[in-house]
Amino acid sequence: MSLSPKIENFVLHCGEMGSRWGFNRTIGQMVALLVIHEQPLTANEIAESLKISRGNVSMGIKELQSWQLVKVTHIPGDRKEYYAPNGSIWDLANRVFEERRKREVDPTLTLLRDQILEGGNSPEEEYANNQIQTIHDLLETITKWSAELQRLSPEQLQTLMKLGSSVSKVIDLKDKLLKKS
Amino acid sequence: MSLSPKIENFVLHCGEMGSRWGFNRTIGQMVALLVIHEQPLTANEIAESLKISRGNVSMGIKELQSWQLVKVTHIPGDRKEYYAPNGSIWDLANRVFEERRKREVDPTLTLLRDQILEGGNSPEEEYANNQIQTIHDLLETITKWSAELQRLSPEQLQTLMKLGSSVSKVIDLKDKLLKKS
DNA sequence: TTAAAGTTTCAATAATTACTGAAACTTTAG
DNA sequence: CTAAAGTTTCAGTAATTATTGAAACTTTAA
Repeated sequence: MSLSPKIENFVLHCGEMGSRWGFNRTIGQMVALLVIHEQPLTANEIAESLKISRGNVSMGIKELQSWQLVKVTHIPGDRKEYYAPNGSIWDLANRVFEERRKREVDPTLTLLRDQILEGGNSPEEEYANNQIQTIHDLLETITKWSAELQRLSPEQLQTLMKLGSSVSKVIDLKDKLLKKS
Repeated sequence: MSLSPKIENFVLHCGEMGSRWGFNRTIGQMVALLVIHEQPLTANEIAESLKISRGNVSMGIKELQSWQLVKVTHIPGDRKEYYAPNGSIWDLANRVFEERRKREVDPTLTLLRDQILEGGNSPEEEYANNQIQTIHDLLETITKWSAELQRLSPEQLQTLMKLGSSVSKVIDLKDKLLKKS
Protein backbone atom coordinates (compact mmCIF):
# COMPACT_ATOMS: atom_id res chain seq x y z
CA MET A 1 0.00 0.00 0.00
CA SER A 2 1.64 3.23 -1.13
CA LEU A 3 0.18 6.62 -0.27
CA SER A 4 -0.72 9.49 -2.56
CA PRO A 5 1.60 12.51 -2.11
CA LYS A 6 -1.11 14.51 -0.41
CA ILE A 7 -2.01 11.80 2.04
CA GLU A 8 1.63 11.03 2.67
CA ASN A 9 2.18 14.70 3.47
CA PHE A 10 -0.62 14.67 5.97
CA VAL A 11 0.59 11.47 7.58
CA LEU A 12 4.19 12.66 7.86
CA HIS A 13 3.08 15.95 9.37
CA CYS A 14 1.01 14.18 12.00
CA GLY A 15 4.06 12.07 12.73
CA GLU A 16 6.13 15.17 13.39
CA MET A 17 3.38 16.61 15.58
CA GLY A 18 2.86 13.32 17.37
CA SER A 19 5.31 14.00 20.16
CA ARG A 20 3.73 17.38 20.80
CA TRP A 21 0.30 15.80 21.07
CA GLY A 22 1.41 13.39 23.75
CA PHE A 23 2.52 10.33 21.80
CA ASN A 24 5.39 9.56 19.45
CA ARG A 25 6.03 9.87 15.74
CA THR A 26 4.88 6.41 14.76
CA ILE A 27 1.68 6.73 16.69
CA GLY A 28 0.96 10.13 15.22
CA GLN A 29 1.36 8.64 11.77
CA MET A 30 -0.86 5.72 12.63
CA VAL A 31 -3.75 7.87 13.79
CA ALA A 32 -3.42 10.02 10.70
CA LEU A 33 -3.44 6.99 8.43
CA LEU A 34 -6.48 5.47 10.07
CA VAL A 35 -8.39 8.74 10.05
CA ILE A 36 -7.66 9.55 6.43
CA HIS A 37 -8.72 6.12 5.12
CA GLU A 38 -12.38 5.28 4.87
CA GLN A 39 -11.70 1.53 5.09
CA PRO A 40 -10.19 -0.08 8.17
CA LEU A 41 -6.60 -1.27 7.71
CA THR A 42 -4.73 -4.37 8.81
CA ALA A 43 -1.59 -4.17 10.89
CA ASN A 44 0.42 -5.30 7.87
CA GLU A 45 -1.05 -2.57 5.69
CA ILE A 46 -0.15 -0.02 8.33
CA ALA A 47 3.41 -1.35 8.59
CA GLU A 48 3.83 -1.31 4.83
CA SER A 49 2.30 2.15 4.33
CA LEU A 50 4.43 3.73 7.04
CA LYS A 51 7.51 1.59 6.29
CA ILE A 52 7.88 0.51 9.90
CA SER A 53 8.21 -2.91 11.51
CA ARG A 54 5.32 -5.16 12.31
CA GLY A 55 6.29 -5.14 15.98
CA ASN A 56 6.20 -1.38 16.10
CA VAL A 57 2.67 -1.39 14.70
CA SER A 58 1.62 -3.86 17.36
CA MET A 59 2.98 -1.66 20.13
CA GLY A 60 1.42 1.40 18.56
CA ILE A 61 -2.00 -0.24 18.36
CA LYS A 62 -1.73 -1.13 22.01
CA GLU A 63 -0.91 2.43 22.93
CA LEU A 64 -3.74 3.77 20.77
CA GLN A 65 -6.12 1.40 22.46
CA SER A 66 -5.04 2.69 25.84
CA TRP A 67 -6.02 6.13 24.56
CA GLN A 68 -9.28 4.61 23.22
CA LEU A 69 -8.54 6.00 19.81
CA VAL A 70 -8.87 2.85 17.69
CA LYS A 71 -11.32 0.02 17.45
CA VAL A 72 -10.86 -3.43 15.98
CA THR A 73 -13.21 -4.72 13.31
CA HIS A 74 -13.43 -7.95 11.38
CA ILE A 75 -14.44 -8.82 7.87
CA PRO A 76 -16.51 -12.02 7.56
CA GLY A 77 -14.42 -14.87 6.24
CA ASP A 78 -11.14 -13.10 6.99
CA ARG A 79 -9.35 -13.76 10.24
CA LYS A 80 -7.16 -10.68 10.13
CA GLU A 81 -7.90 -7.78 12.45
CA TYR A 82 -8.85 -4.50 10.85
CA TYR A 83 -8.26 -1.22 12.64
CA ALA A 84 -10.34 1.95 12.39
CA PRO A 85 -10.66 5.22 14.34
CA ASN A 86 -12.87 4.82 17.37
CA GLY A 87 -15.49 7.47 16.62
CA SER A 88 -15.67 10.79 14.84
CA ILE A 89 -12.86 13.30 14.62
CA TRP A 90 -14.59 15.14 17.40
CA ASP A 91 -14.68 12.01 19.58
CA LEU A 92 -10.99 11.41 19.04
CA ALA A 93 -10.05 14.99 19.91
CA ASN A 94 -12.17 14.75 23.03
CA ARG A 95 -10.43 11.58 24.14
CA VAL A 96 -6.97 12.98 23.57
CA PHE A 97 -7.94 16.03 25.56
CA GLU A 98 -9.30 13.94 28.41
CA GLU A 99 -6.39 11.53 28.46
CA ARG A 100 -3.91 14.35 28.54
CA ARG A 101 -5.71 15.96 31.43
CA LYS A 102 -5.35 12.69 33.29
CA ARG A 103 -1.64 12.55 32.62
CA GLU A 104 -0.76 16.22 32.88
CA VAL A 105 -3.01 17.54 35.62
CA ASP A 106 -4.31 14.77 37.85
CA PRO A 107 -1.00 13.56 39.33
CA THR A 108 -0.06 17.09 40.29
CA LEU A 109 -3.45 17.74 41.79
CA THR A 110 -2.99 14.68 43.97
CA LEU A 111 0.44 15.76 45.15
CA LEU A 112 -0.70 19.28 45.92
CA ARG A 113 -3.69 18.05 47.90
CA ASP A 114 -1.34 16.00 50.06
CA GLN A 115 1.02 18.89 50.50
CA ILE A 116 -1.79 21.20 51.55
CA LEU A 117 -2.89 18.69 54.19
CA GLU A 118 0.64 18.60 55.57
CA GLY A 119 0.31 22.27 56.35
CA GLY A 120 3.14 24.76 56.74
CA ASN A 121 5.60 24.14 59.49
CA SER A 122 8.44 26.63 59.31
CA PRO A 123 7.47 30.25 58.81
CA GLU A 124 9.73 30.18 55.76
CA GLU A 125 7.22 27.81 54.17
CA GLU A 126 4.29 30.19 54.53
CA TYR A 127 4.76 31.64 51.08
CA ALA A 128 5.32 28.23 49.53
CA ASN A 129 2.05 26.97 51.00
CA ASN A 130 0.22 29.91 49.59
CA GLN A 131 1.58 29.30 46.14
CA ILE A 132 0.78 25.61 46.35
CA GLN A 133 -2.79 26.45 47.34
CA THR A 134 -3.13 28.82 44.41
CA ILE A 135 -1.83 26.27 41.93
CA HIS A 136 -4.10 23.65 43.42
CA ASP A 137 -7.17 25.84 43.04
CA LEU A 138 -6.30 26.67 39.46
CA LEU A 139 -5.83 23.04 38.50
CA GLU A 140 -9.01 22.03 40.26
CA THR A 141 -10.96 24.66 38.38
CA ILE A 142 -9.51 23.45 35.11
CA THR A 143 -10.40 19.86 35.96
CA LYS A 144 -13.97 20.67 36.88
CA TRP A 145 -14.41 22.86 33.84
CA SER A 146 -13.13 20.23 31.46
CA ALA A 147 -15.35 17.58 33.05
CA GLU A 148 -18.20 20.00 32.47
CA LEU A 149 -17.35 20.34 28.81
CA GLN A 150 -17.16 16.56 28.45
CA ARG A 151 -20.70 16.34 29.73
CA LEU A 152 -22.11 18.67 27.10
CA SER A 153 -23.56 17.20 23.93
CA PRO A 154 -21.65 17.90 20.71
CA GLU A 155 -24.42 20.29 19.69
CA GLN A 156 -24.18 22.25 22.93
CA LEU A 157 -20.45 22.38 22.53
CA GLN A 158 -20.79 23.68 19.00
CA THR A 159 -23.09 26.38 20.30
CA LEU A 160 -20.73 27.29 23.09
CA MET A 161 -17.73 27.40 20.79
CA LYS A 162 -19.57 29.53 18.30
CA LEU A 163 -20.49 32.05 20.96
CA GLY A 164 -17.08 33.48 20.24
CA SER A 165 -16.76 37.12 21.10
CA SER A 166 -20.13 37.16 22.77
CA VAL A 167 -18.84 35.01 25.61
CA SER A 168 -18.25 38.05 27.74
CA LYS A 169 -21.75 39.32 27.01
CA VAL A 170 -23.17 36.04 28.18
CA ILE A 171 -21.16 36.30 31.36
CA ASP A 172 -22.44 39.79 31.99
CA LEU A 173 -25.94 38.56 31.36
CA LYS A 174 -25.49 35.77 33.85
CA ASP A 175 -24.28 38.27 36.41
CA LYS A 176 -27.32 40.44 35.98
CA LEU A 177 -29.67 37.50 36.21
CA LEU A 178 -28.03 36.37 39.42
CA LYS A 179 -28.33 39.79 40.97
CA LYS A 180 -32.05 40.01 40.19
CA SER A 181 -32.91 36.68 41.78
CA MET B 1 21.00 26.66 49.07
CA SER B 2 19.36 23.43 50.15
CA LEU B 3 15.61 22.89 50.00
CA SER B 4 13.20 21.83 52.71
CA PRO B 5 11.80 18.32 52.14
CA LYS B 6 8.39 19.66 51.23
CA ILE B 7 9.71 22.14 48.72
CA GLU B 8 12.10 19.58 47.31
CA ASN B 9 9.17 17.23 46.82
CA PHE B 10 7.26 19.85 44.93
CA VAL B 11 10.25 20.75 42.78
CA LEU B 12 11.06 17.15 41.93
CA HIS B 13 7.45 16.45 41.02
CA CYS B 14 7.34 19.42 38.68
CA GLY B 15 10.53 18.08 37.14
CA GLU B 16 8.89 14.75 36.42
CA MET B 17 5.83 16.47 34.98
CA GLY B 18 7.94 18.90 32.96
CA SER B 19 8.11 16.76 29.87
CA ARG B 20 4.34 16.32 29.91
CA TRP B 21 3.84 20.06 30.15
CA GLY B 22 5.88 20.75 27.05
CA PHE B 23 9.38 21.26 28.39
CA ASN B 24 11.99 19.06 30.06
CA ARG B 25 12.80 17.96 33.58
CA THR B 26 15.28 20.71 34.38
CA ILE B 27 12.96 23.41 33.18
CA GLY B 28 10.04 22.00 35.10
CA GLN B 29 12.17 22.11 38.23
CA MET B 30 13.29 25.63 37.51
CA VAL B 31 9.77 26.98 37.19
CA ALA B 32 8.76 25.22 40.37
CA LEU B 33 11.71 26.64 42.25
CA LEU B 34 11.08 30.18 41.10
CA VAL B 35 7.38 29.99 41.84
CA ILE B 36 7.80 28.56 45.31
CA HIS B 37 10.36 31.16 46.41
CA GLU B 38 9.23 34.62 47.28
CA GLN B 39 12.64 36.10 46.54
CA PRO B 40 14.15 36.08 43.05
CA LEU B 41 17.10 33.68 42.65
CA THR B 42 20.43 33.93 40.87
CA ALA B 43 21.50 31.43 38.25
CA ASN B 44 24.07 30.07 40.68
CA GLU B 45 21.48 29.56 43.39
CA ILE B 46 19.29 27.70 40.92
CA ALA B 47 22.18 25.51 39.83
CA GLU B 48 23.11 24.74 43.41
CA SER B 49 19.54 24.06 44.58
CA LEU B 50 18.79 21.72 41.72
CA LYS B 51 22.30 20.25 41.59
CA ILE B 52 22.69 20.91 37.89
CA SER B 53 25.39 22.66 35.90
CA ARG B 54 25.60 26.36 35.43
CA GLY B 55 25.34 25.94 31.67
CA ASN B 56 22.16 23.97 31.98
CA VAL B 57 20.62 26.77 34.02
CA SER B 58 21.59 29.28 31.39
CA MET B 59 19.92 27.28 28.65
CA GLY B 60 16.89 26.72 30.83
CA ILE B 61 16.51 30.43 31.52
CA LYS B 62 16.69 31.07 27.81
CA GLU B 63 13.96 28.56 27.14
CA LEU B 64 11.81 29.94 29.93
CA GLN B 65 12.21 33.39 28.50
CA SER B 66 11.02 32.16 25.12
CA TRP B 67 7.91 30.97 26.95
CA GLN B 68 7.77 34.36 28.70
CA LEU B 69 7.65 32.64 32.07
CA VAL B 70 10.52 34.41 33.84
CA LYS B 71 11.65 37.95 34.24
CA VAL B 72 15.05 39.28 35.18
CA THR B 73 15.44 41.66 38.09
CA HIS B 74 18.41 43.40 39.64
CA ILE B 75 19.30 44.35 43.16
CA PRO B 76 20.95 47.78 43.51
CA GLY B 77 24.68 47.44 44.11
CA ASP B 78 24.73 43.83 42.92
CA ARG B 79 25.56 43.05 39.37
CA LYS B 80 24.17 39.52 39.36
CA GLU B 81 20.91 38.80 37.58
CA TYR B 82 18.01 37.64 39.68
CA TYR B 83 15.22 35.57 38.19
CA ALA B 84 11.56 35.54 39.19
CA PRO B 85 8.28 34.24 37.71
CA ASN B 86 6.87 36.62 35.15
CA GLY B 87 3.46 37.29 36.67
CA SER B 88 0.95 35.44 38.80
CA ILE B 89 0.36 31.70 38.75
CA TRP B 90 -2.61 32.43 36.55
CA ASP B 91 -0.49 34.45 34.12
CA LEU B 92 2.02 31.65 33.86
CA ALA B 93 -0.63 29.01 33.21
CA ASN B 94 -2.15 31.24 30.57
CA ARG B 95 1.19 31.63 28.79
CA VAL B 96 1.92 27.92 28.84
CA PHE B 97 -1.51 27.29 27.42
CA GLU B 98 -1.05 29.87 24.68
CA GLU B 99 2.47 28.75 23.80
CA ARG B 100 1.38 25.17 23.55
CA ARG B 101 -1.46 26.10 21.27
CA LYS B 102 1.09 27.77 19.02
CA ARG B 103 3.27 24.69 18.93
CA GLU B 104 0.61 22.00 18.89
CA VAL B 105 -2.19 23.46 16.82
CA ASP B 106 -1.00 26.29 14.58
CA PRO B 107 1.44 24.33 12.37
CA THR B 108 -1.21 21.75 11.62
CA LEU B 109 -3.80 24.39 10.89
CA THR B 110 -1.42 25.90 8.34
CA LEU B 111 -0.77 22.58 6.64
CA LEU B 112 -4.45 21.70 6.48
CA ARG B 113 -5.37 25.07 5.01
CA ASP B 114 -2.87 24.46 2.22
CA GLN B 115 -4.14 20.97 1.64
CA ILE B 116 -7.71 22.18 1.42
CA LEU B 117 -6.70 24.75 -1.18
CA GLU B 118 -5.06 21.99 -3.26
CA GLY B 119 -8.47 20.38 -3.55
CA GLY B 120 -9.16 16.71 -4.21
CA ASN B 121 -7.90 15.29 -7.45
CA SER B 122 -8.49 11.57 -7.59
CA PRO B 123 -11.92 10.36 -6.51
CA GLU B 124 -10.08 8.17 -4.00
CA GLU B 125 -9.10 11.36 -2.18
CA GLU B 126 -12.68 12.53 -1.71
CA TYR B 127 -12.94 11.01 1.72
CA ALA B 128 -9.50 12.22 2.75
CA ASN B 129 -10.45 15.78 1.83
CA ASN B 130 -13.58 15.56 3.87
CA GLN B 131 -11.67 14.39 6.91
CA ILE B 132 -9.06 17.08 6.46
CA GLN B 133 -11.79 19.70 6.28
CA THR B 134 -13.37 18.38 9.45
CA ILE B 135 -10.10 18.42 11.34
CA HIS B 136 -9.38 21.90 10.06
CA ASP B 137 -12.72 23.21 11.24
CA LEU B 138 -12.25 21.66 14.65
CA LEU B 139 -8.80 23.14 15.10
CA GLU B 140 -9.94 26.53 13.91
CA THR B 141 -12.78 26.53 16.41
CA ILE B 142 -10.35 25.62 19.19
CA THR B 143 -8.00 28.40 18.13
CA LYS B 144 -10.70 31.04 18.01
CA TRP B 145 -12.13 29.90 21.30
CA SER B 146 -8.82 30.01 23.07
CA ALA B 147 -8.07 33.46 21.67
CA GLU B 148 -11.43 34.47 23.07
CA LEU B 149 -10.55 33.19 26.51
CA GLN B 150 -7.25 35.05 26.40
CA ARG B 151 -9.15 38.25 25.81
CA LEU B 152 -11.28 37.90 28.92
CA SER B 153 -10.18 39.56 32.12
CA PRO B 154 -9.13 37.27 34.96
CA GLU B 155 -12.35 38.17 36.74
CA GLN B 156 -14.50 37.25 33.76
CA LEU B 157 -12.60 34.01 33.44
CA GLN B 158 -13.19 33.22 37.08
CA THR B 159 -16.89 33.83 36.54
CA LEU B 160 -16.97 31.66 33.46
CA MET B 161 -15.07 28.85 35.14
CA LYS B 162 -17.32 28.97 38.15
CA LEU B 163 -20.42 28.68 36.01
CA GLY B 164 -19.76 24.97 36.22
CA SER B 165 -22.81 22.86 35.66
CA SER B 166 -24.85 25.87 34.69
CA VAL B 167 -22.96 26.24 31.44
CA SER B 168 -25.65 24.38 29.58
CA LYS B 169 -28.30 26.62 31.11
CA VAL B 170 -26.45 29.66 29.89
CA ILE B 171 -26.30 28.16 26.42
CA ASP B 172 -30.02 27.54 26.44
CA LEU B 173 -30.57 31.09 27.62
CA LYS B 174 -28.45 32.42 24.79
CA ASP B 175 -30.48 30.40 22.32
CA LYS B 176 -33.73 31.84 23.60
CA LEU B 177 -32.44 35.38 23.51
CA LEU B 178 -31.26 34.96 19.94
CA LYS B 179 -34.63 33.64 18.85
CA LYS B 180 -36.48 36.61 20.34
CA SER B 181 -34.37 39.22 18.59
C1' DT C 1 42.20 50.05 29.92
C1' DT C 2 42.05 45.94 32.35
C1' DA C 3 40.92 42.29 35.21
C1' DA C 4 37.40 40.34 37.89
C1' DA C 5 32.62 38.93 37.95
C1' DG C 6 29.24 37.17 35.50
C1' DT C 7 26.99 34.89 31.44
C1' DT C 8 26.55 32.12 27.23
C1' DT C 9 27.81 28.76 23.89
C1' DC C 10 28.58 24.37 22.15
C1' DA C 11 31.20 19.99 21.34
C1' DA C 12 31.37 15.85 23.78
C1' DT C 13 28.84 12.60 26.28
C1' DA C 14 25.17 10.75 29.13
C1' DA C 15 20.40 9.48 29.56
C1' DT C 16 16.22 8.54 27.56
C1' DT C 17 13.09 6.99 24.27
C1' DA C 18 11.78 4.61 20.02
C1' DC C 19 12.29 0.78 16.71
C1' DT C 20 13.51 -3.62 14.78
C1' DG C 21 13.15 -8.36 14.00
C1' DA C 22 13.31 -12.88 15.46
C1' DA C 23 11.26 -15.98 18.75
C1' DA C 24 7.22 -17.10 21.41
C1' DC C 25 2.61 -17.13 21.70
C1' DT C 26 -2.46 -17.50 20.06
C1' DT C 27 -6.13 -18.70 17.16
C1' DT C 28 -8.58 -21.28 13.84
C1' DA C 29 -9.48 -24.10 9.63
C1' DG C 30 -9.22 -28.53 8.18
C1' DC D 1 -4.57 -32.63 16.74
C1' DT D 2 -1.69 -29.89 13.67
C1' DA D 3 0.03 -26.57 10.79
C1' DA D 4 -0.71 -22.21 8.80
C1' DA D 5 -2.03 -17.49 9.65
C1' DG D 6 -1.84 -14.03 12.58
C1' DT D 7 -0.27 -11.40 16.74
C1' DT D 8 2.66 -9.99 20.63
C1' DT D 9 6.80 -9.59 23.25
C1' DC D 10 11.17 -8.00 24.28
C1' DA D 11 16.38 -7.91 24.11
C1' DG D 12 19.38 -5.45 21.37
C1' DT D 13 20.27 -1.38 18.90
C1' DA D 14 19.34 3.05 16.77
C1' DA D 15 17.80 7.72 17.19
C1' DT D 16 16.80 11.48 19.86
C1' DT D 17 17.11 14.57 23.59
C1' DA D 18 19.28 16.49 27.75
C1' DT D 19 23.41 17.76 30.37
C1' DT D 20 28.02 18.94 31.45
C1' DG D 21 31.95 21.78 31.69
C1' DA D 22 35.50 24.29 29.69
C1' DA D 23 36.33 28.05 26.54
C1' DA D 24 34.59 32.33 24.67
C1' DC D 25 32.17 36.20 25.34
C1' DT D 26 30.19 40.43 27.91
C1' DT D 27 29.86 43.83 31.35
C1' DT D 28 31.43 46.93 34.73
C1' DA D 29 34.13 48.89 38.62
C1' DA D 30 38.24 50.98 39.44
